[in-house]
Amino acid sequence: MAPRRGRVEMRRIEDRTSRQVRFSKRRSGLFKKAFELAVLCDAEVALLVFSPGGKLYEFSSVSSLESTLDRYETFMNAENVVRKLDDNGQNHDEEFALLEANSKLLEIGKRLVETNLAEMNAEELGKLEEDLCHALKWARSRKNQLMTSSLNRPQKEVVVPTTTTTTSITEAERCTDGSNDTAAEGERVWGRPPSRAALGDVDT
Amino acid sequence: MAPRRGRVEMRRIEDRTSRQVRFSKRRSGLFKKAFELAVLCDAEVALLVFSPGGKLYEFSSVSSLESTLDRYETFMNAENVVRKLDDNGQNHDEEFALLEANSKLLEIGKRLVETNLAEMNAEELGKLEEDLCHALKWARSRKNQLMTSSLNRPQKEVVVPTTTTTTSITEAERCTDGSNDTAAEGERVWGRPPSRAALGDVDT
DNA sequence: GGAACTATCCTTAGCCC
DNA sequence: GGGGCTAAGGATAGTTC
Repeated sequence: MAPRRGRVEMRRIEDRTSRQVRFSKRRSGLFKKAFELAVLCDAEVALLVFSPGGKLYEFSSVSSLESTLDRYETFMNAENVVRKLDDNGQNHDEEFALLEANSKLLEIGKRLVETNLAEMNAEELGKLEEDLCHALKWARSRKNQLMTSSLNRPQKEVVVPTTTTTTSITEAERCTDGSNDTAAEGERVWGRPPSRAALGDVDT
Repeated sequence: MAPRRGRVEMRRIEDRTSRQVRFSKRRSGLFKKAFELAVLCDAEVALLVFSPGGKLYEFSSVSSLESTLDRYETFMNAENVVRKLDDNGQNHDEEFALLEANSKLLEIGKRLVETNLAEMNAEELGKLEEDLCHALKWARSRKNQLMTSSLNRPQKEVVVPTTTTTTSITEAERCTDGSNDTAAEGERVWGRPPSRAALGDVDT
C-alpha cells in the first residue's frame, strides 16, 4: 500500500498538511475501489468518510445512500428480533415490556398534545426528540416482533419475506434506531434477498 | 491496477464463482484501505457492504457504526436547515412550516394517547412508526434551526458549536445509545457542513 | 451435496523512489 | 529502468451452513 521505503508506520500522520494530502489521495483510491467492487461483483456498497476537518464524503453504489442505510437498519433489526426470540421462551418478559412500552407511549402522547414547538428551546426540544426516539424504538420493535412471529419460523433463520414487504418499510424504518454491539467488522446473514432485486437496485 | 491482460472491463463479472472469489478479495482489500485511511489520516470511516448473496460486512473506524451513521444524519439535517435558512428572506415560509409541524405533532400526540400497542397489527404499527419518525424529524430540524440561528451566523458557514467536548448536543442528538461518542479516536470537529464535497470521485 | 465464502500459491500490472 | 512493494487475477483446495 504505502510505497514508502521499508515499512509503513500504521499510525496517525503527524504533519498536518501531509496528512491532508494523503487523505485526499487515499480517499480517492478508496472510493474508486468501492465503486469497482460494486460494479464488478454486483455488491451494494455504502461508504461514509469524515475528513479530519469534519468534511463529509459519501459514496453509494445505489441511487441513494439512505436506501443502503435502510437495508442495514432492517438487517440489524431482524437480527435483534431473532436474538431476542430465541434467547428464551420468556414470553411473560416480553409481555411486560409491551405493557411498559405502552404506558410510556401514552405519557409521550400526552406531552405531545400540549407541545408548542415555537415556544420550546433547544433543550426542551432535545428532550422531546429523545422521547420520540424511544417511542419509535418501541413501536418498531413491536412491529418486528409481530412480523417475525407471524411467519412460520423454521429453526434459526429468519427468512423474512424477501423484498416484497421491504418496500413498505423504507421510509419509516430509518431515523436511527438503538441497539448496537460489535464494532469493526462483523458479518451476518439474513435470509436471501434474490441477488439484486431488493429495495435499492436502480443500478447506476 | 488489474493485472489482467490489457484493460479491465468495468462491468459485472458474469461467472458466478469467479465473481464470488473476486468479491472476497476485493472486499478484504477495500476494508484494509478503509482501515488505513482512518488510522493514518485520522478520518472517521464507515463502510457497509452487502455481498451479492445478501451477507452484510461492515467496518467502522470508531466503536460503533451507528454513531457514524448518526453523525451522518445530523450532518445532513444541519445541511438542510442551512439550505432552508439561506434560501432566506422567506421567513414566513419557515414560520408556516413550523406551524404545520406543530399541528401534525398535535395530531400524532392525540393518536398516541389512544394507542394500545398490544392490539395493533403490523400495518398499524408501521403507520405509527412512520408518524413518529416524522415527528422526530420535525423536532430535530427545529432544534437544529434554533441552535444554528442562535449562533452568530457569519455568512454561509454554520460553525456549530463543536459537538465534541462542549456537547450541548451529543446527549440527545443521538438517541441511539449516547454512551459512546467519545469513541477512541480523538478530536472530531464537524464544523462546515455546507460544502460541495459529496460523491465526487467515481471516475473510471 | 451444494452454494457461499475463505485461504493459499503463483503470476502479473502498476507505482513510486 | 530497475528494485521493492502492493493489489489483484487464476486456479484450486478448504470451511461452513
